[in-house]
Amino acid sequence: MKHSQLALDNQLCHRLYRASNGIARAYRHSLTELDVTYPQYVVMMALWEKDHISINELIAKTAIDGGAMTQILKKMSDKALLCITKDPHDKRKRVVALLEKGEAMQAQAQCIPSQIRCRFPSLDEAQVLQLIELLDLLNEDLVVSNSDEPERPPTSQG
Amino acid sequence: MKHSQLALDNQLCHRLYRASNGIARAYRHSLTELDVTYPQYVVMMALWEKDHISINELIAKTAIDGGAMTQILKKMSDKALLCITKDPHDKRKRVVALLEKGEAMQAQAQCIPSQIRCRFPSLDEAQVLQLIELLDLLNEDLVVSNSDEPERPPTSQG
DNA sequence: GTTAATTACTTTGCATGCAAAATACATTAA
DNA sequence: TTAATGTATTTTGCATGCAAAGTAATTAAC
Repeated sequence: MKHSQLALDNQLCHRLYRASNGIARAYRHSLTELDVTYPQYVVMMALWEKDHISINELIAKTAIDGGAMTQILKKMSDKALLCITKDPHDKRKRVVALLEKGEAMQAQAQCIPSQIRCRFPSLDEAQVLQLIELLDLLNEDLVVSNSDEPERPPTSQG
Repeated sequence: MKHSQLALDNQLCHRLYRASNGIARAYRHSLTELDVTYPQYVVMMALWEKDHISINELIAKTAIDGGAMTQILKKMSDKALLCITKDPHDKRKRVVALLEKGEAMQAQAQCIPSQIRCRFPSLDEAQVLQLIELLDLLNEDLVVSNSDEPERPPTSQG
């Protein structure tokens, strides 16, 4: 009763935490067969959409942390899924490009989205779309508020 | 066009990934002031709701991994937020209990939910409730499907 | 054209999330 | 009682997520 605002059951954050971990867990089986982790799979999806992009672009597209991205790409490079080359026009930049094995994987990944979709039969298509819409609104707001004013003095209220 | 099912923009998973990380990031400022991390805060919320529970109960309530929980509790214990004692009735179990400092923190945490809520003004209350409802449906399904049949032979389709 | 900023990455250190193996205690079956 | 099981927790090893510091190359300023 007291402080019900702090009850776990009232937290949107905790549902997102569960859902995100739960979905990643749901992917794990399928992804293990492809010998990639979930973030690595995200990188693959990004590259299947647009190949030969800079690491910066990849970070923007995937929302994966830059520090993590370096290591993720190194591992994927070791697995011969992609290669990383210097941009001749701007030596700070590095260009990521799929290799044969990485391109071939797209065919094997075709079935994954539907496999995952089967994991939550309680939601019909309309509800999935609605969920996506709401998450888009949320993410839009979060991107803005997390980039703004990293340190703001408290309001007079404290 | 080709393989649009694999486009990042069509993935529910990636939105959840962004949202979960984004929300955790949104909490970080407030939580740093309390000197706790996000999962540690989740443990606090769980204990504020029900104190003196076993680690097992805490894991069930928070959905935090058991391996991680051990270390999280150790750190929280070091910070004198809680203490861990053996259950005299069943020596396998350990009971987690808040200490003064942990109880006192609840008062300081009162303002956090509303602070976070301000981070996504694009969603009205009805939409937040709807989002929660949909996530509950999703999580319900994921819990079931992730616990079921860890290794299932592929359908004839492959 | 040399210096100060800025940009693109990489590295480092800390805190999980997770699977799998190891421990310790409890319960059951024989 | 003993052996076989089951349960609660910890440990270990690998892969991020994240903040902050460090590097290298580009651009802006003077």
